[in-house]
Amino acid sequence: MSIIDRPVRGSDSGRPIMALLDLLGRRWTLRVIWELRGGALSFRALQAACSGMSPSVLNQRLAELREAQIVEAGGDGYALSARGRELLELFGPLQRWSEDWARALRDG
Amino acid sequence: MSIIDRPVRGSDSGRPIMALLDLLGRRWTLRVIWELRGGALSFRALQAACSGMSPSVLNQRLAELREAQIVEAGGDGYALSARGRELLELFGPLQRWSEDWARALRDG
DNA sequence: CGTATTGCTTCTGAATTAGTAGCGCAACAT
DNA sequence: ATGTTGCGCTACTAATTCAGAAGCAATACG
Repeated sequence: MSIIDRPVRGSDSGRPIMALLDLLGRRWTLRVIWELRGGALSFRALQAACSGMSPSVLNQRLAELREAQIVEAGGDGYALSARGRELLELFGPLQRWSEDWARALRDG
Repeated sequence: MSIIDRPVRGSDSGRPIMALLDLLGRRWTLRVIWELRGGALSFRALQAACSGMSPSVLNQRLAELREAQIVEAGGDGYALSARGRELLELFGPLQRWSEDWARALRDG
């Protein structure tokens, strides 16, 4: 039974986008993907990059992301899979958007 | 003091992308934005769209998203702001991606 | 008046996350 | 062989967050 088949928190289930939004809507998940943008990181490096996130939660997130085949573990630590990199690319424009957003919020 | 200035959970702060990832990485936030893709929804309609999400949490998310000027309240309920719609567009390709992803997870 | 709907608050218990300590393992040095 | 170091990860408790139900105040309608 894969991660997208089982009833997903807050989702009427079945629809992949719901499973995805549920997966990504867990604390640190987006951040972990983001921190892997530059390549593989070890468990502890990843933990440090996420400013000291709890190892228990990190481990849990990594398990979820690995099951979802977005992240994979290799000899050099954890890295985005090919699919994970695709996903990250979709988030790429977020950075530019967030800068405009921040400017607008500051200016009023 | 705006939402992007104050120290943000799990972020070394200051960088807008971190504030954004933190904001979006709260339960239901992505989902709420997603459910508003088709236009304004009333509080209770939004709650129903999110399959019965707690009104307390919905209210909290709406407050956060309104402060972030991603969502705005009008006579016809809650809707994405112009900026919010921009953000949603960035997530658009997610749907297609999620379908490929679901297929891949099912097939192996 | 009575009823209905809406936005939202309040409350309690459940689930999730935070934070710290430390285990078992491997590589390397003494 | 005996530290020492760093690694991935687990175990545990405390704090925070969320779920779920009930219901209030406001508005609208008959």
